[in-house]
Amino acid sequence: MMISSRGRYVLRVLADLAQHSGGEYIPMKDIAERQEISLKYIEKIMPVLTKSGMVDGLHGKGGGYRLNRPPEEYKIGEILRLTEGSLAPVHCLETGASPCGRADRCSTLSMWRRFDKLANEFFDSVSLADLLPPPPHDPET
Amino acid sequence: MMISSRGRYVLRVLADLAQHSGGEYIPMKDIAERQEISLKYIEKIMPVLTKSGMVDGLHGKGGGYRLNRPPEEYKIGEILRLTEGSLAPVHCLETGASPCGRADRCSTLSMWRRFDKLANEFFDSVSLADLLPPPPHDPET
DNA sequence: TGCTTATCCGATGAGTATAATCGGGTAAGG
DNA sequence: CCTTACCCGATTATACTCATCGGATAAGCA
Repeated sequence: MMISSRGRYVLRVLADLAQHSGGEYIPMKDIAERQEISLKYIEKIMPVLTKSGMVDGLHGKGGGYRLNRPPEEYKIGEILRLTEGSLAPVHCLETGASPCGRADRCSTLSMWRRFDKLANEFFDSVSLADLLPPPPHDPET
Repeated sequence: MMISSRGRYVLRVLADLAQHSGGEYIPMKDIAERQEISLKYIEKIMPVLTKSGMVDGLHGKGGGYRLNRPPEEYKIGEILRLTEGSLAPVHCLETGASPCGRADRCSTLSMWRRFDKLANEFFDSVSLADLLPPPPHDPET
């Protein structure tokens, strides 16, 4: 399994936020219940999202979390790179990784590079909006 | 990092086998030295490859390992699915995984399915032969 | 029959990361 | 000042990866 629970949970939380938010703040308690995720666990992960500016968190009564962009502008790749650290298939392709001394004679490196590009492009082509259920059909038809 | 050392090592070992073998058996000691991989560690992984019929192992003097197909017929996807167990991005897409009770209302499942397909198709489109260095150029030109 | 080579097998251990819990601290509203 | 809800740190259980060690087994060769 390539993607950790942290990354999977965050995607579902953000999708839930996108779906149920009309600008107001949504408490994590509600989302944790809907998504059947441990409140304490997800509470611990949320600060990563606020610090990166993806969501706003508000304390106290009437508080909770809120997206601060329209769902179309959240690329899944951006979210996963943040929570997973990297989407690279191998260590030597992670950003800031110590360069491998065998890179010049590694038989597999160029394949990993191509896959890395493919994976990043795929996840950057999907947005939060794409994860939402289709809007109810126009009753006219 | 998505791919474990086990998978990465096996690919390099098989590529080395493909490159240096002309039908005879190659001892792991040679390959471990060339690839700078711990002999003891790779020794432990090789039985997976013999049991699956990918390579032949022969004991004793003059022994070692040998591919039993031409390199073109080894798809990287086949090798990685064997050593990694699965290429699935999430647990619920692994073969034989216990079905997730939330599948019908999971907002991310269809995206994971599409990525799973993409990754498997990519690695099935690359063969061991593609990892070998280009053959020496025809001296005529 | 032994000697050498090389695959094979099991037990073990160090190290790391994930997933999760607990208890409390801090900000905001009514 | 009470409730709500985000925030923070410490701790733990678990699992897996990577690797080492010692030896068993098989095969060729003198």
